[in-house]
Amino acid sequence: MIRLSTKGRYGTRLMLNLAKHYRNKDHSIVLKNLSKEEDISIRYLEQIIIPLKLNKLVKSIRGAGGGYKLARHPSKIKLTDILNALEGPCCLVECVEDDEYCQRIPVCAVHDVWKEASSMLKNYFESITLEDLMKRDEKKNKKIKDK
Amino acid sequence: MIRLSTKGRYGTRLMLNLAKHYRNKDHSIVLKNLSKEEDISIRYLEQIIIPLKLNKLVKSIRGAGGGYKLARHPSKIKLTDILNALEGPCCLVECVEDDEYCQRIPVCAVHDVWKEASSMLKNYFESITLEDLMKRDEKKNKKIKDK
DNA sequence: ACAATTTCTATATATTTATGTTAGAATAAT
DNA sequence: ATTATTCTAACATAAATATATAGAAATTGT
Repeated sequence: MIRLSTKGRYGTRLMLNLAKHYRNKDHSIVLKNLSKEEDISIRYLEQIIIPLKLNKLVKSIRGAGGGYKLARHPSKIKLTDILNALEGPCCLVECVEDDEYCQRIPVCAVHDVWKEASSMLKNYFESITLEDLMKRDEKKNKKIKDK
Repeated sequence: MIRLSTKGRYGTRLMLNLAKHYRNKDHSIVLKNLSKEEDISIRYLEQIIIPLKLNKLVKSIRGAGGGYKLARHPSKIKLTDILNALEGPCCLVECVEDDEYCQRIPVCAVHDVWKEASSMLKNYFESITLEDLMKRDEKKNKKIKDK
């Protein structure tokens, strides 16, 4: 199975949640609450948020009254930014990003196919921002309410 | 990292190799030789070829002078067939194929994005046959020889 | 009939990666 | 000082990856 690890999945939900709280007074939310809202273990979220911070997608405020918030406006954060921070470069196979990974690359036609597929994915994730995700989210949940 | 497992990668190379030998008198090749050609452990290949056989992509001939061969012409085998046999349905996340997997699907905008991305990949792999791979292979290796 | 070759089956094992938990230190607000 | 919160490191478990072992079953050629 071609798989996106839970880091990428949970991390994206985490970021979307931060984006939704971006209108709060100081834009921030406490991880404990985010954990409840998204139903993801707070201990795991703590691990996931580290690379997001290192990649300057998220800012943290320590101590009582602290929390996390997006480092910039949701329209300025792309899905690739998030996935890159959490899972490394978007590639289906190591050999796509690392020319040294496999000696067969120069003769391997299959490699080229993985590369094209990876590139397609990359472009797609590049085209989606957190703002887009928020709009999708609003639309989807409005429909539910209307019923 | 979004990753295709080694089963899918090695399995695809295995199938391309079988395709290349499809012109042999009886279309077949012994796994031991395939293992040498592709530089993949024969023990691992034995494991990988089982699902390919179960999915009727490959035929086996037992005993001395036996071996493996494609079950049908390379133009009739698509990359999705191979990946499906080895990795299950092509989806980036479980929730794309299994509606029961996560309760949040009806409210989760992120799910929709994974679904679209998975669909893109699926269509791409659907469009490529073993015959296409062979052509790519010939082209790529001809270029090398010319140099 | 026998030996050689090869697939088939099942199990074991080592390594790595992914997933998740536990415990507590460090920081800041009240 | 107390409380809330982020931060850090270590640990635990499960799954994926890769290889190895042992032998049974089938087929071919002599």
